[in-house]
Amino acid sequence: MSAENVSISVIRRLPRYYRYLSTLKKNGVVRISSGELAAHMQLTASQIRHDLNCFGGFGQQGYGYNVSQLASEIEKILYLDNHIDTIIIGIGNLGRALSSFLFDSKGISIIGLFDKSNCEIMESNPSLSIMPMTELDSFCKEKKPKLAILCIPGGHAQSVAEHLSGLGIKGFWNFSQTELVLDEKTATVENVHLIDSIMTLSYNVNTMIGGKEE
Amino acid sequence: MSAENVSISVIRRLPRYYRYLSTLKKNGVVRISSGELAAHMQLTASQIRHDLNCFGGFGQQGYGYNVSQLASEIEKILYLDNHIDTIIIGIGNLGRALSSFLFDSKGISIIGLFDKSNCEIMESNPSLSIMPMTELDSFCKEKKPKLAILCIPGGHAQSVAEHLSGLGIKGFWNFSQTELVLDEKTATVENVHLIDSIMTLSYNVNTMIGGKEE
DNA sequence: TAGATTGTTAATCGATTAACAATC
DNA sequence: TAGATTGTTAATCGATTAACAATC
Repeated sequence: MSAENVSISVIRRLPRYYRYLSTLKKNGVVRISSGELAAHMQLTASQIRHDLNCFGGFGQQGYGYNVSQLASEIEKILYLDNHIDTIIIGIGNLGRALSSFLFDSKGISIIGLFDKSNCEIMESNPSLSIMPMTELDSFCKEKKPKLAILCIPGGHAQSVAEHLSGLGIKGFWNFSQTELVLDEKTATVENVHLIDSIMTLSYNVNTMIGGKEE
Repeated sequence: MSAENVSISVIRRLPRYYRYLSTLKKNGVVRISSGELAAHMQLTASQIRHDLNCFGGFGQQGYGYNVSQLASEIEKILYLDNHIDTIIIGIGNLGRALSSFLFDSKGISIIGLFDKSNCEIMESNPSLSIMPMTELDSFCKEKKPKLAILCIPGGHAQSVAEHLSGLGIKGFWNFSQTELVLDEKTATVENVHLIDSIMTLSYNVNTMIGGKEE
């Protein structure tokens, strides 16, 4: 089912297809052609067909795609029917935000929250208390989480990540302001460098305002 | 100074160069060659030289680049010496996190926080109170912010963005879970689709764990 | 001067788009 | 059957990398 050698560019578009198909499904749309999808999503029909055909022929000539069938195929490709046990390290505002954001998210189960400072109860998710970092090792050995969300300052991130990697964590969602260097055979890193993102936006806006518009 | 027609791929790498150069500067490194930079940043020397030469020849043959000079050139390119007045719409955990994250950030000045619910004082940034959405229009007319950070649910985002665009906002940092459709001649959108990001990571980890590793 | 390293052009690689035969 | 639309290959486009002459 999950084809080898599919390029990361294609994978990154799948969640967006999934999001849009979910909306269509909610609105009662039963079938859609690649052309219609493309128009709505501001892509080309060609790209959509090409992307989907990396995983299989989900459409039907002359008809198009069945919305809910296609959605569920993408769900399977992205393993959204699985639950990947996940911990969050660093429970400041951002950690809290991500915790509630992911609370009922498909494919992800938050099973532990860790922070340097004392334990408190999360209001948004009262079933999870915040544990001190000293409990990290025993927790990981018992519960074997596979994914860690790093919401800690850049200075600590590398050493924490290496330590977690040793405890069996296979994927890092990295919000710390540093580049993690880990052996890519044992761990995958997805960086969310917010500062890079807003700097890019700021560049575009400044260029637009100050720049020589046509 | 800011060259036309520089591809977005190049622009997106500039903040990363800037981050890394800032670290070098802090560590007292005076000069660096494209080769050394490449090794540290896991890029090719060729790409770094190619990227930088979109904006000018900042290096010197036989020597390399002066770290602090190069940093300040990139600072100028990214307009980090400007301040772009910015408001945040939606002050939940995420809005709070971004507010404190950007508090002393170069190039961005947070000048207003807005939320549907009653006003409170931000602990992390006591000089800014949270204003109700009803004050949005008069605030924008008076202060003319140019950038808005959207931390509101997907359902409202499109209409809020259109409204803000009418009030003179030129750039949107979009954390709402929807695709904003705006006239690209009047506004730039930078999406941070967290759900897409974690789904991509989850795909990679699941493939790694369950998949046929070599 | 000799050595190092840039700036820049040309070659390669990969991703997107176009085209169209297959087929529902 | 005729019309529509996919699946898939080939063409194009853009981004990355390699190569090397220029030059500090």
